[in-house]
Amino acid sequence: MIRNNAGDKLSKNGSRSKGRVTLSDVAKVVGVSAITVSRALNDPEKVNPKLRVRIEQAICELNYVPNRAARSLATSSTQTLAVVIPTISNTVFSNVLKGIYDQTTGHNYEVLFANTYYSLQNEEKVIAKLLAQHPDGIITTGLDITERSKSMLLSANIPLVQIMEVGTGEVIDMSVGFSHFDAGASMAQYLIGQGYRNIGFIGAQMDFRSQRRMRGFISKLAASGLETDKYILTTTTPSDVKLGGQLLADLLANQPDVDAIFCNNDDLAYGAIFECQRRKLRIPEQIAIAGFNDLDASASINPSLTTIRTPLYEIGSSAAALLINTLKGRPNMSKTLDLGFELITRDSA
Amino acid sequence: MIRNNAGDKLSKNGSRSKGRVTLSDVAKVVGVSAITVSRALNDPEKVNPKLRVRIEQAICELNYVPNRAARSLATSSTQTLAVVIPTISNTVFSNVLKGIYDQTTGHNYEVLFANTYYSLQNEEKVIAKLLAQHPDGIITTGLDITERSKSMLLSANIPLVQIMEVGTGEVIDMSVGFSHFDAGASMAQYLIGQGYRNIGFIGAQMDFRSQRRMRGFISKLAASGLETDKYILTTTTPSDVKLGGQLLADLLANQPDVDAIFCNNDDLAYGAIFECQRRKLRIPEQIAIAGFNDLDASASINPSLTTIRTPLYEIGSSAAALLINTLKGRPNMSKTLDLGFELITRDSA
DNA sequence: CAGATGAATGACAGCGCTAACATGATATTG
DNA sequence: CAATATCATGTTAGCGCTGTCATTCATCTG
Repeated sequence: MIRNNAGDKLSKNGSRSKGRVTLSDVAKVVGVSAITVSRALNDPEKVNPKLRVRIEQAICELNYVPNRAARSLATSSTQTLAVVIPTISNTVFSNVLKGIYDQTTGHNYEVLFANTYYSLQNEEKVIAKLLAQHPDGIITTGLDITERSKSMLLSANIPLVQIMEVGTGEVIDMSVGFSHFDAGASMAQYLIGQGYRNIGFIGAQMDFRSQRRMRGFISKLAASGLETDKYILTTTTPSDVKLGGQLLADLLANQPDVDAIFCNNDDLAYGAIFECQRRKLRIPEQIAIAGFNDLDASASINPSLTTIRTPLYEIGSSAAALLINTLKGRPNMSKTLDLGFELITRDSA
Repeated sequence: MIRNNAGDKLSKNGSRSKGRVTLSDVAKVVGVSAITVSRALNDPEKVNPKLRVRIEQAICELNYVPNRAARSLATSSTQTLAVVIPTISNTVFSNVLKGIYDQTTGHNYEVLFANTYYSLQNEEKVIAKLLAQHPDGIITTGLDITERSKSMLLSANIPLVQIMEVGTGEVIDMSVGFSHFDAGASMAQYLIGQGYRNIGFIGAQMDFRSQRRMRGFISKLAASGLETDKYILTTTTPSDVKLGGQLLADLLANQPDVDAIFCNNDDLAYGAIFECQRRKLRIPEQIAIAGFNDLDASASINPSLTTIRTPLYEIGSSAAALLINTLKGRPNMSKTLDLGFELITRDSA
């Protein structure tokens, strides 16, 4: 049994202790005061190099692990960032989370995350739950938020970054993202420019950002005098590949003359492409398919997918960087960061 | 400004306070002692219902958020579980993480995660980092672990679940997963049974579990007297769809007579299928393709993918359940849970 | 060499909460 | 009705760490 391998040297802790090695256990072994060990850990240059070495040895021998709860209490800083996203099982958000994670690692911050599953009610709950950890900063998804959530975030009095979108709604503190409306419009523009006229849209989940993409898309169709209703098919069911095929099938059943389809996201687009393959519909000759996000497989699928690349990882890392800068007292260039998007034209449209 | 909307009633905190509302602020407003407010929160049935209502009102008015660091220090329980996975950006692990998350939510545990990026060195670092948060329990990936990591985990003296695999190596405390060796063997068995004879394997990343899948696969090939070397192509590059196409192309360049390929995971299999489509190779007539994990798109792709379904979500939720049970003092049936796998035969092989 | 300076270490209190025990009020019992 | 049990609330101390100020001792300066 490795635990407490120096147990005989340890202080007799009160009954409430779990018997873990503490700072003063280390101090006792070395023969210095606790504060000196604390300094050796947090401000190494403030303690004599030789002493420091002895302290480090003792820490290693005793397998001492600092107690962050105690440290947090003493410093009123938890060194954690809270992240509120719709769901971790959507590649979009796991990419964002990776950006956040990579940025915080190396800055000695921990990441606490929670899923809202696209519900503003859940969001209130998880915000309350996360704030109870007193994170030093918080990242939430989207600009649509309940008054209660907003009030909680404000009274937490910590820096906040709302991610994924800019240019719509009120920003509480800071924000990083891009314009979903413009992205949708930009895809419509492209498809129109390619000569398509019976242009459709299929969407699942239809959260606020999907809706804005759709509105941007439709606005351009309208501006060109194209049909803005009959080629649109959406559902609030969560998005997946299979659903893309089903939506395409449903749309074709009612509107067989549709000649181009913008899919809410790449997953749906994959499903749509697979369905076209089964129906021996030639893409893009008979029907064009476009997606959104430029996921991993989009460049490899046949035909390769025309889509919009969104800076998911960068949104995460920038949001975390904004928080960390703010927490370190460094001023940020701007409170709102528009990272844009990029139309990637490939073979499918 | 919403913060401290009842600031005038608040105690004059010492200079070290951040001016947040505390338990005793609430107590003062209600006119009771701090411990009573604490009980109202943690043991509501122990305080008079009328008083409880007044306390709850005060909490709401003051926007009081409990300080978990202080609570942790007092109770030596953090109500957090730590999770060590290779990378969040692999769908496999985001599914696992979702299972963990869903299980912990509702049991009032927070989840802290860290990525090792498939490096045992990194793993040591992140384990140390996570243990500094004194989680109540910890989940790590795989049974291959350094002595130092093991020693840290042991001296933390908290329940541990090693996930993803069983039946190989030493389990430190508990484990949940399935046998990768058997899964690989099972796929070989199936392909042999289907009449394929020049059976290959392509793999990326080639972490310990991938290696065991490959060894299980090869062992069956050997048992049937089939070639176990020339149709094998692996790389340690991280896996993605595009790479699947490249590996297939490389393998075909050297061994054009390969008639079936087991891909390390579904991503590679997608890439391989796409490459076959571009080469107009008919699947499964000219070449059979099989995958691993049964991701979302596998049922929809053309041809639909024969693969092995792995209980990713269940591994996560079971691991979290094991920890929570242990922490609540409830005995677990078994320290090791083999959740098995399922061969899903579809059109590609 | 008195006085000033700086480097290294220590003493003490307090961060916000809760475990453990103490107290007082009310209900219950033979 | 005294003895006892029960319920509701309070007092005290301490969880492990660090901010702040104090102390010690070596070094430097004119």
